[in-house]
Amino acid sequence: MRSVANEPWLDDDEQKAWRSYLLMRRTLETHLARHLQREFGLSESDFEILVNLSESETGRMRAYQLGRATQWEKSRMSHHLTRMEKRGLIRKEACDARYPEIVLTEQGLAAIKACAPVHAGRVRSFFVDVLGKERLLALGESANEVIATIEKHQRTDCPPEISGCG
Amino acid sequence: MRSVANEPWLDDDEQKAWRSYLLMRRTLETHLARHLQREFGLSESDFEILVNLSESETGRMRAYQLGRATQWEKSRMSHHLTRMEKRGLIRKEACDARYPEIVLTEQGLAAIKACAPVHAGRVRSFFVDVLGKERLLALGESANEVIATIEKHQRTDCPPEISGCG
DNA sequence: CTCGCTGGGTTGATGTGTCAACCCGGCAGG
DNA sequence: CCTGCCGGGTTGACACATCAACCCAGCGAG
Repeated sequence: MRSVANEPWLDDDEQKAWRSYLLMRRTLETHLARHLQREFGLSESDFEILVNLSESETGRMRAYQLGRATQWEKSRMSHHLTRMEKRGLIRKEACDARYPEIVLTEQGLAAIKACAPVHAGRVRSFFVDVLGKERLLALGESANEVIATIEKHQRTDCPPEISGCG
Repeated sequence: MRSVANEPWLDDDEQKAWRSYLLMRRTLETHLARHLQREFGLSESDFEILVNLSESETGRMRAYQLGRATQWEKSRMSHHLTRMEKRGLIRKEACDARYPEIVLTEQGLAAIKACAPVHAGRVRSFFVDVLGKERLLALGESANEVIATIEKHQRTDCPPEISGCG
């Protein structure tokens, strides 16, 4: 298999750093997700929805607002809200005739209140405090640059249904 | 919902940096995964297996070696290898009586050869080059610390099947 | 008015990840 | 010998994400 492995598409340092990043990504995510699931029966997706709802003044939002906040695809949102409603974490209320509002239930509120501090504590112990303020802020800045680069690319290279690009 | 939102479990800077990280994570992953899928019909999981196999001298490994390399759960590995075999990317060969070896097929080799440079190029454009060498290496170092912290915690706090901890 | 488009939202098929349970060969203790 | 455990691997049920197709209200062009 040397024919493949002999052509390093990233140099050694870069490769190592990239793989460290990937491993951290997975390790951290798995760790956080598992605890959230085990202790509170919530997935990270549940958590994200609940956080957004609980941060709104009224505890109720339209699905597309949640979509903008979370950057999820609309079908993912729809499926997930359906599942969350089945579990009693949220409710869909038909107010505006056609577009239902997503409402945080008592149970959903209780869930987020219970798990949020614990979750944030873990984020702190395993990420924020490990990096320290300086490196954390630098990483946040790097992250914004990466996001901006990708978004710019998507806009210039492949404007989503305007003209040919593949 | 102020009762929840008024208790910032991370301070503003930390919160912002953490959310930037999360967004980068999702944006980058989605971007890379989508292109890999669209252009080569491969998922990131496929890619990871193929890379590992192609980096071995012989193009064949036992499943648990792949498991150690990728850190996947064994059931995930089993399911995924089954699916990859169905698509002709790998083959399971029963050599050691009981434990089958995973073999890279011609088709799997062709796939990884075709997509790896393109994928690496994207990693470079959207991540490596955006950060630059210095910040990249620093991030790699940070990542290793985070990983080490989580692993240490798992060992001390919850030694996987030794004694009670829930 | 009607046609067709747009955009929020739903649905179903499919591929994927996780958990828990299981299969089975090897091996240590009785 | 049997019994029970260990560990690599499989399986089935379920939760989840993505894609493509669809539904339907509003709206602008004809």
